[in-house]
Amino acid sequence: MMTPLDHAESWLADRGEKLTELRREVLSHLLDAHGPMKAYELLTALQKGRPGASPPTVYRTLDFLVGMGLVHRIDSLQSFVACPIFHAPHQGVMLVCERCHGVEELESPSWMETLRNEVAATGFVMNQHELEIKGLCRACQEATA
Amino acid sequence: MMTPLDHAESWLADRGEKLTELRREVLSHLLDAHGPMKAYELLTALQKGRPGASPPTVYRTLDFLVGMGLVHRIDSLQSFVACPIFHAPHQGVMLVCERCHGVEELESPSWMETLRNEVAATGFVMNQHELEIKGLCRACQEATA
DNA sequence: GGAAAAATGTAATGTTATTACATATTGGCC
DNA sequence: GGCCAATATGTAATAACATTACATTTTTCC
Ligand SMILES: [Zn+2]
Ligand SMILES: [Zn+2]
Ligand SMILES: [Zn+2]
Ligand SMILES: [Zn+2]
Repeated sequence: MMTPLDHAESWLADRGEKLTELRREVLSHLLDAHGPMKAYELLTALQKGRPGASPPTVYRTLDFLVGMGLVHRIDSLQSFVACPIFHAPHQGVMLVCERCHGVEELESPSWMETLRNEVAATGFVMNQHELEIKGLCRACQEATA
Repeated sequence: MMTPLDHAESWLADRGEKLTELRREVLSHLLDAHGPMKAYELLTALQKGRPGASPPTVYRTLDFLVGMGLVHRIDSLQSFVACPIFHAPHQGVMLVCERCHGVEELESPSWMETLRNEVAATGFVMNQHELEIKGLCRACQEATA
């Protein structure tokens, strides 16, 4: 049975990188959260079993995981979320709920290419990744209605 | 001759609000900047003529101006930018250059409604405002090429 | 086993933002 | 004008988010 951590490990191995114990712990916390976590929440969690953990511990590890595509940073929440589809090439379109702060990631939406072209018509070249769309998730619409 | 500040004043008057001296100063700095400014840059600027200015001074004023639609917050830059088209109803689509940190605001792009519908198909309701698209502005493409 | 590179530990500091409460200013009412 | 209530601003402290610089440990490779 391949767990998400196993997948991450082989994904990194393919790229000549290692899933060290520290990285495994951070990624594991993010996967367990099923949603975005703040850097200092992760720090607190790490400190349970690793007394010396400090801000650089967590930020360095997050930088690595983000760089490898295993984690995304959500600017509008100043938070980090495990990528559920890191193995597939994708665009990183994040639907960020303004009420519950949940994040849903869309794989490669068909409209993405159109959007890129429309924006390109203004002379601006979109980054491949990291489009955040704010709004209300389905659950929160019902709760609000 | 109606300056942008005059327009802002009457825009606020229409809504029963006032452009106080403090608000005028903050908005004026943002307009002069022709681009995003950090809260603490604004604070430093304010302190030139207002020795007691402190973080709440600037954050409160920014909250007000953002709430009135005269200023937008750019999450990805942790910065604030004067809205060049506040008088018109618009969608607040921001093209944020990752190299020079310039921001260009698109009025109401024709593709916005399509995007909203496509996203709605997933069950998510987009906010009317505040879509940030990261990439490279035209000038920076040429500089990079 | 020893040198170089990668990863982590540690201390200090920088940057962004909020809370809580005090004071001042404005506008309506008598 | 005098008073009250509401709005706006001042002030002090602190919280929350993130980076720099350097030391130490661990891994890799010869
Ligand atoms: Zn992803
Ligand atoms: Zn929600
Ligand atoms: Zn605008
Ligand atoms: Zn640029």
